[in-house]
Amino acid sequence: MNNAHQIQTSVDPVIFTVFDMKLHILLVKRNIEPYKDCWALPGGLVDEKLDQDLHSAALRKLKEKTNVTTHYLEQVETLGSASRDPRGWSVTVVYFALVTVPEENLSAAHGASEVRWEEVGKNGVAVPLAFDHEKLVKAAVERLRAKVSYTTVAAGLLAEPFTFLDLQNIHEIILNRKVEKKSLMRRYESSELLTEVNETRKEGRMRPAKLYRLKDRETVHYFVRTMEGPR
Amino acid sequence: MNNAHQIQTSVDPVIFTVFDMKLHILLVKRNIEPYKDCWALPGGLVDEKLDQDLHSAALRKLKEKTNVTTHYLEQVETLGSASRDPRGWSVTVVYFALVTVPEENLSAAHGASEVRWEEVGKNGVAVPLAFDHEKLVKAAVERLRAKVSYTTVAAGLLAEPFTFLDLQNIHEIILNRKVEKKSLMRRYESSELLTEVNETRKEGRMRPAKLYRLKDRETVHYFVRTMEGPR
DNA sequence: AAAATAGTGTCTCTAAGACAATATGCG
DNA sequence: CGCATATTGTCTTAGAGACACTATTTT
Repeated sequence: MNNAHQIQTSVDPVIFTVFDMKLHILLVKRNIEPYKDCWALPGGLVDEKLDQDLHSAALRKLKEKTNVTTHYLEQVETLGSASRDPRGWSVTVVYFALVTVPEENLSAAHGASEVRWEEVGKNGVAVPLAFDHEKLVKAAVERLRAKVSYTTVAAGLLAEPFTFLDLQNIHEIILNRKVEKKSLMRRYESSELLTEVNETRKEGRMRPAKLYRLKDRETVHYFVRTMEGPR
Repeated sequence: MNNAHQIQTSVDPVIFTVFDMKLHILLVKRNIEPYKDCWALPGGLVDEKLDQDLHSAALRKLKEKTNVTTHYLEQVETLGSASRDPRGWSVTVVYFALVTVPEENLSAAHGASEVRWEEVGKNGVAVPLAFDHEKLVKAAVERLRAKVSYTTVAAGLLAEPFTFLDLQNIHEIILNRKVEKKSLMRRYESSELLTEVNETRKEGRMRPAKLYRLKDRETVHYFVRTMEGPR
C-alpha cells in the first residue's frame, strides 16, 4: 500500500450571478495546455501549502481569479476518474457560489488570460468548455435550481436593499419560469428573514415598492415544500 | 505549478442496514497505523490502476471489505484538509450505501482484522472511530434521514417481499420517530412503485398482511413535501 | 364469535396556486 | 383624478396529520 498516488486534486467553483435579467457564470480562458485557449471554470489544483482545507481552497480560487466575494458557497459534488483529464487520474470538487453584482475589476491572473461572465441558457452555456466542465456546470445549475425552489438562498444574490419584485425576478430568472407572487411573498414572510427598510427608491411615476434587507446574509431558510410552479 | 501533489485520495462508504429494529453501519477494525486497532469506515485509497472512477472505487471497497451488494449508492460529501490525517493533506469522498440484510460472510481482509455491524444511536455510534470518521458518519446519517423523509429510498433497505408494516418500521427506525401509517401509505400509493405479490406469509394468529415488491429497485420517487412528523 | 392486526374513511390543517381586488404614490 | 405598479384578500386544491372505524384471518 505504498504506491505514490499521483491523483491531481482540484476545486472548481461555479460562480453564479444575475444581471440583465439573465443567469450568468464566471469563466476564464485557459492559457496553458491542455485545453489552452478554451473557456473553463475558474478552478485549479488544491495547494497543500496554501490551503487548510477544501473550502478555503475554493475561496482562494474565487479570490485569485476574480475578486468577487460571496455570501454563499456550497459543495455540489465530486467527480473523479482516470479519463476526465488527459494527464491522468484526477479528482475535482465542484462548488457553487452566489455573488451579488459582477465586479468590474475581474483580474486576469494565475493561468487565466481572460475572464468573462457567460450567460447560462436552457442547456448550459453556449461556449464549449474544457475537460468535463460542462457536466460540472450542469450539476451546479441543477443544484442551484433545486435549492432555490425550497430555500431562501436566492435572496443572497441580490444587492441590498431590494424590492419584492427584485426578489421575484431573481427566482424567475434562476428557475426559468414564472413564480406566483403571493406564494413567494408568503414564503418570505413566514421565513422572517427580511426586514423592511424605510428608505425608498424613486423609480419613475408610480407607486414605489418597499425596500428590504436580509436580517442576516448567512442564514438560509428551508421550507418543507418545494415550489412547484404552474400545474 | 509543477509541485508533485501528494494528496491522498480515499473513498469512505457508510453502509447502512437495519436489523433487530435498529439502524446499523458497517465498521472495520484497522490493523495498520495510524489508528491501528481502531474502528473505522470500510474505505481506503482510490487505486489509479483498479478504479475507473470514484463511484467504482466506492463499489470496490464495498465488495472487498464486505461482500454485501447494494441497490443504492449515493455520494454524500467530500472532506479534505491538511489535518484530518496525521500523514498529511488528504481528501476523502464519503458515500452512503443501503443494503438489505446483513450477510453472514463478512470477509476480514484488506487491512481489516475484524468487521462488525455497529448500532447507530441518537448521537452516532458508541465506539470511537479513526480519523474524522465520526463526522463522516454524522453527515451520512443526516443525509439518509433527510432523504428518507422526502423520497422512497428506505424501501430499498427491505428484503422482498415485504409488508406495509415492514415499510413503516424501516421509516420509523431510520427517522427515529413514529410516522403516520396513513400518510406513508398514501405516499407509496401515489409513487406507484410497489406491486402486490399474491403470496402470503403465515405469521401467527391474525390477519396476514399483503406482501409487496418494488417494481424497480433502482427507481427512487421524490415527493414535493417532507414528512414532518407529529406537530 | 373473539382476538388481533391489516387496511380504509374522513376530518382537519397547512401551505401552495390562481387570480381578483385594493392601496398608494406621482404626475 | 387617473395611471401604473404594489400589496393584500380569498377561493381552491394537494397532500400531510390525527385518529377512528371497518375488514380479514385464525383459533
